[in-house]
Amino acid sequence: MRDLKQSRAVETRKKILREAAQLFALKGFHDTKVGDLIEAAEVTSGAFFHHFKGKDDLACAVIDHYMEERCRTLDRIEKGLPEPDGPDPLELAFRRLDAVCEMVVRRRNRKGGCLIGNLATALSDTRPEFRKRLGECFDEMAAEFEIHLAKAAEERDLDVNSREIARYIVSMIEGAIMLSRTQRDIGLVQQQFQRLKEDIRHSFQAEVVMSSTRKN
Amino acid sequence: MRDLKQSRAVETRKKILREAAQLFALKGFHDTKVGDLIEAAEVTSGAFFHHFKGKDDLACAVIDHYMEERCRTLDRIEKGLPEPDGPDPLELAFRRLDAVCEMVVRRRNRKGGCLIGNLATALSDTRPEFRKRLGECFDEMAAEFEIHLAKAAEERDLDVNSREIARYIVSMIEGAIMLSRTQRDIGLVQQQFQRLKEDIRHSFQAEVVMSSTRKN
DNA sequence: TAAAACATACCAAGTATTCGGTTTTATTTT
DNA sequence: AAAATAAAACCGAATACTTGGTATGTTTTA
Repeated sequence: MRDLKQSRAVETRKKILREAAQLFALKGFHDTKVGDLIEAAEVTSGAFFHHFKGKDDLACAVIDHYMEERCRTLDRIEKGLPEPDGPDPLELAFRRLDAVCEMVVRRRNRKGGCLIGNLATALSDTRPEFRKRLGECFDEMAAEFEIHLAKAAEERDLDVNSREIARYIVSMIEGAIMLSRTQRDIGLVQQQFQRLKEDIRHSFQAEVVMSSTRKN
Repeated sequence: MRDLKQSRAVETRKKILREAAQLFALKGFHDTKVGDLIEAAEVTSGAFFHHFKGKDDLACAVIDHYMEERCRTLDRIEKGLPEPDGPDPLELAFRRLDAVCEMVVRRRNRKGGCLIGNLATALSDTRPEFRKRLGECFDEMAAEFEIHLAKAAEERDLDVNSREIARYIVSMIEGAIMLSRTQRDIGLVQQQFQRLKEDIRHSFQAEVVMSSTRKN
C-alpha cells in the first residue's frame, strides 16, 4: 500500500523535484522561474512554498534527489549492458562510461543538458554554498570511475594518477554534453566517449607495441 | 590620433562590451541584469540602450567582440611562448592549447568561466539563434586546432579524424574550466590539458613502442 | 546645425514570496 | 465505529520588489 499509493505530500514534493530537475537541465537555474515550476508541476504557489523555503532551498533538494536518482538510473542501465569481455577493472570503468553515454542519449530526447553542469556554470562563482556542493557532486561522479581505475592500475602495477584520470573523464563528459547541445548532435557525445576510452586504455598500457590505422 | 583617443561613443560601447563579457563569464546570461551592467560600465541606461537594442542584442555583440579579442589575445600569448621543438605541426596545435591554458589561468584571477561556455549552457536549448551562433564559436575554436592536426595527419599519412579530435580538445577545454571552477583549482586545467596533449600525441603515433612509467 | 551620444525620470510586466484561510489526512478519544 | 482533535498539506489573491525597456530632454561632436 505504502508503495502503491504515496501520500499526497510525498507525491507533490516529488513531482516538483522531478519537474525542477527537468527545467534546470533545460533552462538553467536563473531562467527557471518559480512560476514555470508551479505550472510544470501543476501545483499552486502555496503548495510549492509549503514544501520548500524558496528557490535556493529547492535547488539544494533537487541536487540531492538528482544524485540519488542518477545513481539508480546508471546502475539499472549498466545491468542491461553487455557483460565486459574479461575481468579487467578497466572494463568496468568503461562500462560505467557507456552507461553515462546511454543516459545522456536518452535524456536528449527531452532536450536539456547535465543538471549539475548547468548549475555549476550558473552558480560556481557567485554562490559558495552551491559551488561546494556541486564540487562534491563532480567528485562523486569521478569516484565511480576512480575505484575501477585504481584497481586497474594496481593490477598492472602502474603508476598512474587514477583520481586525475577520473576527473579527466568527468570533464570530458561535461564538455561533450555542452558541445553536443550547441551542435544539436548527440552522436558527438558517443564519438568523444569512444575516443576517451581509447585514450584511457592507452594510459593503462605499458610497453606495448601500438598500431594505428594507416591509410592505403 | 584615431588610435590614441577613441571617440566617446566607441569608448562607451567598448566599455559596455568589456564589462558585459566579464559579467556574463562570471554570472552567466540570466543572472546578469541590465542594471548590473550599467553600474559596472558606469553608464546610464540611456547610453546603454542607445548602443544596444536590448540585452539580446548586447549578447550578440559581446560574442562577436569576444571572439575577436580572444583571437588577438591567444596570438599574443602564443608569441611569448617558447618556440616549438621541431617543425611538427602537432606541436603548433599544442602550442595553441598552451596559449589557451595560459589565458584561462590569467582570467581566473578575476573569477568566472568561459563566456561562450556559459552562454552555451544557458541558451542552447531555449534560444535557437544563440545556439547557432555559439555552435559556430565552438567550431571556430576547434578550427584553430584542426588546421594543425590535419597537417600533422597528412605528414604522417595517418587516417585520423582531425575534426573530431579538434572538437575533442574543445570539449576538454570547456569541461576542465567547468570543473576547475567548482573545485577552485586552476591547476586542474593545467593537469588535464597536459594529459590531453599526451593522449593526442599518442593518437598521432603509429606503430611505436610505448613505455609508461612503472612503479619501483 | 544636424546628428549622434548621452542623461533622467518613468513605467509596465514579471517575479518571488507571504499569508489568512480551507481541505485533507492522521491520531486520539469516546 | 464514530466523533473529536490536531497536524500537515494545500489554495490563491495580494504584496513588495525587480527588471528590461521607453520617452523625452540635454549635451557633445563632426
